[in-house]
Amino acid sequence: MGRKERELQQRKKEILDVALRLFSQKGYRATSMQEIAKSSEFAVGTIYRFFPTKKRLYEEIVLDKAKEIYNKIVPVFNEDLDPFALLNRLIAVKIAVLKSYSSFIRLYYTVLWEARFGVKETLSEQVLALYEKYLCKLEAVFAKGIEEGIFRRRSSRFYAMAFEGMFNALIQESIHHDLEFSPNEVAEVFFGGILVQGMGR
Amino acid sequence: MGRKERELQQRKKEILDVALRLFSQKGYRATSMQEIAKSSEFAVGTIYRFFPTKKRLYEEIVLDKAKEIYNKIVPVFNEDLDPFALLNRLIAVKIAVLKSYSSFIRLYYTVLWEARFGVKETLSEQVLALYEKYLCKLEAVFAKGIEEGIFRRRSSRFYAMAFEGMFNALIQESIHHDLEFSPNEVAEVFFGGILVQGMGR
DNA sequence: TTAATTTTTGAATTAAGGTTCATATTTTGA
DNA sequence: TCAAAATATGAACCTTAATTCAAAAATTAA
Repeated sequence: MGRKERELQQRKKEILDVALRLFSQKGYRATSMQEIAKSSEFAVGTIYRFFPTKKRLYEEIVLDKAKEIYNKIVPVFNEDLDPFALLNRLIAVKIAVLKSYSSFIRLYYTVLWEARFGVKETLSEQVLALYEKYLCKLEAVFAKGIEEGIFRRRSSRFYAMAFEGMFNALIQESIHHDLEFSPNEVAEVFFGGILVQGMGR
Repeated sequence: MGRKERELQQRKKEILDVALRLFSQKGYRATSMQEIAKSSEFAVGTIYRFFPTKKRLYEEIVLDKAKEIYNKIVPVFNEDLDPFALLNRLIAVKIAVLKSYSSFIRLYYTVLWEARFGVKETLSEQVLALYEKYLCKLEAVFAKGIEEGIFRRRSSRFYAMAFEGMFNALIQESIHHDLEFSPNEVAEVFFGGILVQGMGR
């Protein structure tokens, strides 16, 4: 890859960086191509040399970052741990990783939300595909835990969704509304529930 | 309220019904005023006699329904039950109510999501206000439970968000992807965790 | 009945912003 | 040095859809 090519990639990266910042701050629709052009100090036409449409630019950004996040999280599934320890580790890693991407989180969850529950015309098939793969692995962990008699027998899908729902709500609250909590707290509540032993029921 | 007034209200209601259906099916942006006009068999101009802008029409729809939902759920907080029983009841009522609004759910959660985590330019302050009021009551229940020694001592806000996150993820999954579960399952997992007694830790 | 008033209509206006492309600038290679 | 070739520019174009408003239709009331 010669200097020419490197310079091209550098330019592309500059555009991606600026666009990521703007999309994160104001969302997809509220960010115009002219704005991205102005902020990145290129002309609109130049941006269109790198990305055929605004939608593609957005998808490339989101997919890039989503892959980064995915690649930092999924290795946990390959660690040689029993389901209980593995989930503990997953919680810790997810918190660390997602907090390090805090400015991108809003965008990320928006895309996932839209893809999973929103309109058909989804903005990123591929991000969804990545997430579904993650969900699948997560489900498998629960299934294994149930098989091994560690977790109560119940639909592993149910567990996976409950886990994700709880975790994501907490992470978002921590990023956007300064809720403080430790990985341990999430694990304790999810594994052991909220009841003091012997109460309730 | 004379016949005239009644007819006017009837017309307004017809527009609201059609718009709700379209917004629910396709989302806010993908639904055009001309489409609402056509489906409701009025002219665009007529719709503008009742609603000053598209945004207001949307807000009125969402707020109306959100109030309906809120009014069916919050009475649970006034029932004379201990925190544990009250949350059990809340789960059952929420499932029943939200399932009965299933076609509106996507819209509802989208608005809540956007209001709580999305861009500043929120589509409905008032829906958010309603939800914050609900959250506040929910937090109070957890606080009481902690005080009474039923729930483990921990931030009641943390519990409230964990509860909402888990519950909402499950409800949405059940509506959009046919996950089956009973109120009991939600309660058991949230109260007692997922571990078989004596395992893990 | 009929003129004034109210209401409805939908084609035209307007606004926003994504995309294009003729022109200007820069780079390349002889 | 200079003329192709490649690249960058941004004003103009185009599409989409919200909003307006002059004309038509319906209603009211004298």
